[in-house]
Amino acid sequence: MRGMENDSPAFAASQESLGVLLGLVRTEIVRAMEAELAAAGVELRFTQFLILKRLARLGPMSASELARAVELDGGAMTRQLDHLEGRGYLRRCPHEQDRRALRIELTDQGNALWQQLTDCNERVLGAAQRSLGEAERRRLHDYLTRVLHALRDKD
Amino acid sequence: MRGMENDSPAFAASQESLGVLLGLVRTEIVRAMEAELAAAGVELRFTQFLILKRLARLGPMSASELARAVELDGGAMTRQLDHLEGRGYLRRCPHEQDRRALRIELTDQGNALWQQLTDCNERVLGAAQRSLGEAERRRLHDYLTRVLHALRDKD
DNA sequence: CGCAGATAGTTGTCAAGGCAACTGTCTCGC
DNA sequence: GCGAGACAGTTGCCTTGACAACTATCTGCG
Repeated sequence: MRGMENDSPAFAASQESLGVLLGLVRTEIVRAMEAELAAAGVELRFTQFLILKRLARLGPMSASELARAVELDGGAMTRQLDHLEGRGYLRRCPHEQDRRALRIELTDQGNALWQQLTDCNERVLGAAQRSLGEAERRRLHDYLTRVLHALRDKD
Repeated sequence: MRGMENDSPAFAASQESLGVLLGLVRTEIVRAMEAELAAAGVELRFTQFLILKRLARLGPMSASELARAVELDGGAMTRQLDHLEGRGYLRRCPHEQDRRALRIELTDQGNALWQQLTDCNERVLGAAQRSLGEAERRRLHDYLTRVLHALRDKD
């Protein structure tokens, strides 16, 4: 049942799409997640959601660690932190060992928010992967990881 | 050192990354492709590359068909067309049946450019998937397609 | 016919993120 | 100790793409 949609470029179709396909899937996940957040009455962009998630899961860290964790530019991170701090979800504390750095930590409000959000997260990812079995999910993750490494360690 | 939050080991790990992972892989592909283009002396963004590709592969079509094909907003498409037309790669012709619409077609220069680009395309996609076997590539594509459908037809 | 609604393309506005410049701090080699 | 270079965070500038408003055209229904 695999050879669907082949006018002529059955081979081209698989090659051609990868970059595009990834974009489509990601866009759709982002959209779904933001819809889910909005439905829960939370006004958050996907990126902001990711930042909170990282903080909630890994605990306080510096802004640049956080930026690397979500693959965001340093400048962009500063602005997101402004925004999230302004809304009371996190705070910038001085780093103990390094006076250049910050220690970003969730406030109580931020932690409370994350309690709500954790469901959204699972619902969306569950919905996205609902047509994949457990083994397939693992394979998908594995393939993507390998592609990523292939692109990064370009020997 | 805290215990790496394995609430549900493999489960959480694979769940958590999907959205992010897709973004990472896509970003890397885009970066690689633009680097490849630049190395070939062609000053093109990924999106512009996609537009030319679609036109080269599928022939002339209207601007909105093109926009749908690359999943781009109509407004953004207008500006990309401005840019590509200004550089002589394509032209806007009046549509024969529909006076609202345009018929976007590659110029000779645009076609010539695509000849160069087709290699870049294959090189990058080949590099990205170099660690995947043929069957795995098909599966990856299949999984992504299924995830996409699961997200779109959310019954 | 004539009007309502959909669609094609354009334009203005906005938010997000990348990049570069800059300051302040750290680190390492001398 | 000190100077060079690396790194943290901030800010300004720019590009991109989404969204909304607008005009022009098409389609379908009475």
